Amino acid sequence: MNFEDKDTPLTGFLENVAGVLEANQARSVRIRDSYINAGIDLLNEERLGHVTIPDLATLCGCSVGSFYTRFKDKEAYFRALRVTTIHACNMEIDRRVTVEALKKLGPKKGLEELVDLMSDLFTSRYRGVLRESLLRILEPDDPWAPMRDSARGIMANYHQAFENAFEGYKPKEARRRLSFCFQMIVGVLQNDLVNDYHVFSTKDKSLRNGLREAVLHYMNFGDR
Amino acid sequence: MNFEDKDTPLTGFLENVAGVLEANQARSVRIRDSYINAGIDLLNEERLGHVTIPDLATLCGCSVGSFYTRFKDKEAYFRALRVTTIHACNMEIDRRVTVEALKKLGPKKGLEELVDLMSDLFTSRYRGVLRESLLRILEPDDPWAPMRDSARGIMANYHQAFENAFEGYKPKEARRRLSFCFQMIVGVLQNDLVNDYHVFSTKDKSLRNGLREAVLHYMNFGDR
DNA sequence: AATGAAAATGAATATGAATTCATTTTCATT
DNA sequence: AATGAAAATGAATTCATATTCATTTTCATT
Repeated sequence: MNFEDKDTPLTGFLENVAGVLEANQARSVRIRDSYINAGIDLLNEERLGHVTIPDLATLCGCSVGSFYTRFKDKEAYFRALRVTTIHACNMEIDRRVTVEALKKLGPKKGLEELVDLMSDLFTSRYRGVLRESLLRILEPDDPWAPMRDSARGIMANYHQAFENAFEGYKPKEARRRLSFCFQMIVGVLQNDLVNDYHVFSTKDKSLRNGLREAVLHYMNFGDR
Repeated sequence: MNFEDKDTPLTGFLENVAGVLEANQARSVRIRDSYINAGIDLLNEERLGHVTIPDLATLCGCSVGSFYTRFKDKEAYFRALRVTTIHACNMEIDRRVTVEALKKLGPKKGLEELVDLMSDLFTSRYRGVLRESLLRILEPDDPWAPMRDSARGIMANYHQAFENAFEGYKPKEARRRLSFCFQMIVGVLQNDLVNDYHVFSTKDKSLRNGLREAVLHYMNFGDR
């Protein structure tokens, strides 16, 4: 499955999601995927709470009952949307955040790449699922947790790639700074995810440029 | 009413909140305030959706019906919590963010004060109401809107106070930078509001210090 | 094409919290 | 302390979706 592709079947990971029922026939796989794709797109427009199962079924051209032969309940369905999303994000992360590639880029371009990667994830087709996950972050199963895991992976590679890369390198200090950069990037992007009224927005390139600038300044690449 | 005080009666603004019913007797005012204070405290522990009206009534030592003679519905109740919160925040903002005071502080200390003020608001007794408002930001009445209004007020005063204050002053550029700073502060604090797992947290002073440092670097006060 | 398993159907049901309201109690004014 | 208005009471009701299930249809294998 490609980062933005909705035609590749979602086989190989949806099978293992709790509450996603076995789909043994081609027909049922097709319907299941159509539910998933409809959900991903719908969440770019509205909250999951406003999507009723009858609505969803109608949209996919089938019946309420078919939904419940594919998913144990609405919660399992949302879980499936999240797993699909995190899978796509992780593919993109693994492709772009390798220690090797980052070493080649060097710290300055590497930091820009960090901003770009995170901006790309937050403006992808999965934006709605990310938003819904964020807004449900306090629910018992913490739908944002997998994003944190991915984030830790990204940071680990960055720390490793950029060891010694900064002028007057001090290990602890460099790690601390990089961590704060990341927290800043995520904070600003999460803020943009739920808020349409800011000066700097992912709708144009202003947020991305602002973040690049802020990160570079903070890491002392301000004027270089 | 003081920023952290729960004993001063909430008279003078709750009366005008849509769906908050008239309270003509001392008893009803007391009960109303007790509902409000209970709600503010409860939202530091759990989501509004998990608080049932019977729970709330029991907690306040009265009955479900009394809730409905004070508030038109649960929505009006939440509105009252928000109005109380924004009132307290605005008091604090008005006290600390005057053009005069900021001019006296100068740009560097003024920026630190911005971080401190925002950190204080986000760690106050009203933190839970702010969190609930943020997590419901996409609902029709946008409970976060008043925060944005306050934010605009803060920024207006900062822009005015710091005109010409930066080295090699360029009006547009200075405003842009200051706006980004603010968006960064709010982003990071909102992130902290819903997320317990970050390296830098408002639970200790690490987030505040990190933000100060980032803001000062970005505004070119890094090493001074 | 016969067969049994899998899947789809959608009207009927379950669920759970918000809200109502007939009645009782308290307040404030005389 | 009598009186009417305001407020409190909490069991019963409403309401909106999620979910079920008896029945029908489709699939895949022989």
